[in-house]
Amino acid sequence: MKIIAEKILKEHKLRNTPIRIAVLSYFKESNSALSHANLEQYFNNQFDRVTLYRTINSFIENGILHKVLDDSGSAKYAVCNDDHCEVHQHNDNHVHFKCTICSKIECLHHAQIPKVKVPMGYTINAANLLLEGICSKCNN
Amino acid sequence: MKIIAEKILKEHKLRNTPIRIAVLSYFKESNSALSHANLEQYFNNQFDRVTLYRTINSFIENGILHKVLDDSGSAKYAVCNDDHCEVHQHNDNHVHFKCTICSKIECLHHAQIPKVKVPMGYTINAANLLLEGICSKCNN
DNA sequence: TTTTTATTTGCAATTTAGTTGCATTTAATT
DNA sequence: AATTAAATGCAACTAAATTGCAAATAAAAA
Repeated sequence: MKIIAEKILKEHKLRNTPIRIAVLSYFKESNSALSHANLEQYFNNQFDRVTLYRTINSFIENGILHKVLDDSGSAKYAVCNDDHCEVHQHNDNHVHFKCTICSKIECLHHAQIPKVKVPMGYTINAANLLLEGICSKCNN
Repeated sequence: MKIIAEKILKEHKLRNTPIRIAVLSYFKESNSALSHANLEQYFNNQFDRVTLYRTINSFIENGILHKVLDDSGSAKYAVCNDDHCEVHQHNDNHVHFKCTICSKIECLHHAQIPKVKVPMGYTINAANLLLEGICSKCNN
């Protein structure tokens, strides 16, 4: 994971710093959307709050992470680690699944958002679908 | 509008207070998603901040308002004033359109979210689609 | 109409989320 | 090894949202 993270950073011309490698690796491992608070907790305050915010923001600006729509009050982010979201062509169509029991949010790769009709004169540039329900783990 | 608001409150067994009537009327008039800050501004501090929060929350708990997914940092809410979201059968499938120029969020009534395939073992209870693009006003 | 009572409101204080400025440190280049 | 632009850590700050409690009030009962 570490090596993959370093490669991704290099591809995006971002400096390979310990924080960035750690954060990106964690996003890659964890297959779910994470908040700033999640990172702080996971890294047990070994990194500065503000630096974590800045790390997240630089990842977003560089198309490594994207915001995940959620109504929980704090922003959540995810890497989409499939073909559709590769380095040079970040895809702004995402389907996320939020489990209402464990409250994890996963990025559903392979699920495509169907076209939706919009009123005359409207143009669409991005689409985000959030599905809520119960994941397979919690359904047992 | 006021009379409609009073009727809705009564139907939900919520007390008819001036704030509630004013807030609900404003949501009904304004055809877009509103944040707490929008309300404060519109009512020009004639109501208490905290009371506005509590008003919003009680409306959500009673199915009068729903949260609108957004990544702007502050929560937004909307009433869906069409047939699909009537009093006794609140519909949790919403399509919202956010204009990236004027940043208004509208609830697209009549647009239905098509079924999306999810992995085995997953069940879906709600779906929210946020479309981003340019609205007809800003497209001129 | 007045009394009662549970709900709602307003205020102060607090918590949580996110940002800004600046001095220090460090990754990558020369 | 020296240079330099970018990244980090700290302190302070702004913004968003919540909690507790006393005072006010809507709706029901007398």
